Amino acid sequence: MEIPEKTSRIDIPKKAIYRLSIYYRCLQKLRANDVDTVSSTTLARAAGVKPAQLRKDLAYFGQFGTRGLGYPVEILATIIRDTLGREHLQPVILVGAGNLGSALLRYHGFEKEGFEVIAAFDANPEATRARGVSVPVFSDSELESFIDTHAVKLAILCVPVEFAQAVVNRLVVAGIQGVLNFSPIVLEVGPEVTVNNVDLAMELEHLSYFIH
Amino acid sequence: MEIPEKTSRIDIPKKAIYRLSIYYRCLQKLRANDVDTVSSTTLARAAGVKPAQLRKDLAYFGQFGTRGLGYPVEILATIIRDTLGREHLQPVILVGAGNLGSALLRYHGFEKEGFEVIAAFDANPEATRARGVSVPVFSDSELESFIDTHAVKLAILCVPVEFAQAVVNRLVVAGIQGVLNFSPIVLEVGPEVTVNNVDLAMELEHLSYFIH
DNA sequence: AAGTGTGAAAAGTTTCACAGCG
DNA sequence: CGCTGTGAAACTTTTCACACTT
Repeated sequence: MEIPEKTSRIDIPKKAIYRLSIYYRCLQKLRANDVDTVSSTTLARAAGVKPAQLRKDLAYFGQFGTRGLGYPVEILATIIRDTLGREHLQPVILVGAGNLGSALLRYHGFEKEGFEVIAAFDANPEATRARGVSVPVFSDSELESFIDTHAVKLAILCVPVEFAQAVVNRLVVAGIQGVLNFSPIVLEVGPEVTVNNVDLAMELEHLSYFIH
Repeated sequence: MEIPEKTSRIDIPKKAIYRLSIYYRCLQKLRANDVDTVSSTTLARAAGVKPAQLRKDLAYFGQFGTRGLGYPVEILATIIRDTLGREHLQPVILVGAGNLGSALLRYHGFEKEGFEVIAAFDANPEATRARGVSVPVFSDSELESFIDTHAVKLAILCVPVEFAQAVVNRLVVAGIQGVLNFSPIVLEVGPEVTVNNVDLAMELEHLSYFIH
């Protein structure tokens, strides 16, 4: 028996979603230069993909190009933003403010791109506050109540690897739906939660393979 | 005209190479627990993949499992390490020691995994040294001579986005073959250079799409 | 003429299922 | 018997090529 699928957007390839972010960046740049129409060839070159791929990606959620002309920069940017769920500022918490965690807190690159890290949590909040971090740092015991009160859905996880699974379990129960995980471990979560792994050592390892 | 290709390993799927790093991590853990044989089912579960996939990945570079028994942990770990080019400690430089760059320098997660950040470069080295960084920081004018003298092949790039392409051009000419790029830009490099992008805002954006 | 939208082919990857070995 | 190694099937993603619109 086939499930009918009320599939609003299920069949957009995962990789295409990553590319949407890239397109969005490129469109911002065009917008800043007051360009108001762009062809698939031009935008594709800026994004580092093939024109056909770009057209196919955009076609997944409608058709708003003009044949013979191209895509309207402003409208396309808005559509991508909405598709990515970026209409509103997303609050984010950071859990585990050790070496990497506090480094990320001092780096304000998230804010610039529209995400606000509204709080950090650590087993030892005092030590972190002392490190010159401006975001409020709470004890990890306050995690659940904070997530609930502020309706936070996204978390950046930087706890030591041996605690990562236990902490993510707590986050999920508390209502977190997306986790950016910096621990070198494969986290087990239910299908309602999305985990993205960023493993810096692994990225270097990967490069290592390709340099002869 | 086709290039004949002395293809020693060309046909290993790119994704499989990422997984190799994961397997390697899992094997380290097993080794620490004095396990000396592991089945594809067990290792696959730890790595978060299907057993068949693991077997296929390993088969890409030889056959060293014992039927009815499994894989020898020690030997497998060594083979993966060598395949990834990790036999020797890889020196790495970091270019652009601003917010994120100096945060990464203070975070010593690379060293732990066998990569040594031997130097950093910045347009304003004094400012960086003042930030409590222990790695030597040089002026970016010394980039080329340093890369040459120390035969560095890997670079971590954290310069502001508007300088990223110009700096990577210099790196490539100087002999860098692998770049871990933190700038939100698609870098143009020749086929002899591998670029890995880490874009934290993009990762959050991606999560954003999946949370409802 | 220029450039989109898209079926269909090609390429790449994962999963299955089972023969074969220790 | 248990578990690897692997060809073939299934699935996913990319690329091509061209009809069609402005």
